[in-house]
Amino acid sequence: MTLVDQTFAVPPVAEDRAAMIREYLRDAIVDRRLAPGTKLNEAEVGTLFDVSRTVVRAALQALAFEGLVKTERNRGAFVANPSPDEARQVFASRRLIEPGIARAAAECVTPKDIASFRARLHDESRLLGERGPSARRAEIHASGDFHLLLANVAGNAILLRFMEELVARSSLVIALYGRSGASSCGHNDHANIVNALEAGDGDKAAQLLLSHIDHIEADLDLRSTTGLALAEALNTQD
Amino acid sequence: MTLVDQTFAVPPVAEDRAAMIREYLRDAIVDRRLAPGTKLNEAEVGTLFDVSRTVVRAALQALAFEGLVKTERNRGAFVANPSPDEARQVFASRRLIEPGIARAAAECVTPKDIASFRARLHDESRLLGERGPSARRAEIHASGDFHLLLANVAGNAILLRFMEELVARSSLVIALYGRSGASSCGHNDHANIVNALEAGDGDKAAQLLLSHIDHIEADLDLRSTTGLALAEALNTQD
DNA sequence: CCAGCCGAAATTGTATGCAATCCAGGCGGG
DNA sequence: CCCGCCTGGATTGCATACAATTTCGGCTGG
Repeated sequence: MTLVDQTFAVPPVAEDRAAMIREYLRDAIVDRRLAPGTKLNEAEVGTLFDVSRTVVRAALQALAFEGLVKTERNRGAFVANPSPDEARQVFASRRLIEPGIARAAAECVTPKDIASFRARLHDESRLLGERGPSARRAEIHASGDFHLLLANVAGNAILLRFMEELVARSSLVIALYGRSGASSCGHNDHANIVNALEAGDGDKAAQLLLSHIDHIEADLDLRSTTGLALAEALNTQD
Repeated sequence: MTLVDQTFAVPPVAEDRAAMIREYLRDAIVDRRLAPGTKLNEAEVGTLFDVSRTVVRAALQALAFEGLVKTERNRGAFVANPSPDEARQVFASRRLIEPGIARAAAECVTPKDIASFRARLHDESRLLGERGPSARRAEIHASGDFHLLLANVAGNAILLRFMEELVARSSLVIALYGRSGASSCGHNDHANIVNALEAGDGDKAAQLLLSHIDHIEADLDLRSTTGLALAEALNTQD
């Protein structure tokens, strides 16, 4: 498992190593470097980060709360492997929450925020042009960051945390059920949303966001597993 | 539907003691037996439940994720003491999420669900008539359970978890900023919502829920702390 | 050849020990 | 008399040791 391929030459803060490991693992999961179902051995992760299992367990527990890993008693932690039903719930939740966030963001967006959005859009464009798995990962990441930036602008820390969880889980779902290898988020959709925000049209931004989510979900292949319980059971192993 | 199990006389399962402690502490916080700001000493809690600090720490970390306790590095865990701004965010989140939940619930509510609601309403009525702090606590609890039952009926596990967090934090907020000693939730509001659900009128249920939330928040005294930073700082101590 | 059992190795769950940090109270200087 | 420093106790952060459980290999019997 190639967890540490980046350099931690200067750990930004030596404080709270558990949080650092948590974020590192989360990035790896969201970027799909760690496939759903992958076992996260406590001792192994501890060795990689040079900490004791105590710290690793704290990080894994945190990720379990976010729904990114699933822990089974006496069996350990695994990168989450959401079922089609869970996938639908993730997107249903986003459809419920994100339009409201867009309306709130439209109310309090500043020119500086708009500039941040544009910078993000620029990154997305650049990454869309590049090739290779690394660019693809960065693109997925940037795409999610757009939605997080939106929640950040809205100014509600609780909703921001909910969105962090939903965006991360969406990435897992797309990794599992994405039909096309295409971008997880249409770049044009994002640009249109920013335009609506800049115009202060919260309702339009909300509507665009809603159809954007529909667009993402439409690219998934969430066939019912009814009657396929055995196959599903086999798939959800590892 | 196992929303909250109140009897801890006989722990149903000895498995996962951390989860048991977590739920016990959460009940105590939501019922306001543990005041906001109370320090939760690891060793003390451990002695109380006859477990090691390891298990207590896991429970406290879980509660910290729910926003019910706040941990400060090298200082320990404290029952959360939400600021007026956090309080507003809690209710803003509920206003955003709960109407959608009501619509979803109206779509898939069953007669059995309605019966559960009615039973809950009956409990609330009974508790409203009783006196004493114990009845008051039970009433607060039942009031929150109504909203959780609604989320449960809606059938989205993710939103249910979000609502669990929001309802619990609402209880903290009401404990801190509630103006009247009156019921935290108007009982009639709940009854009207159930009627709308039974009629399959999701929009009406959503609208009733929205005004219900407004009603709850209107009873709070969330004066701005701008210019009162010092007093606020003093208050948020313990 | 295969199913089922059994024991060793691996892995997780929990308790405990130790170092680091924080807090309270006393003491000395101003 | 008040302010700042310092030291002792208490508490948390982390590592490690041990117990409980699972997993996986081989072995035996059919």
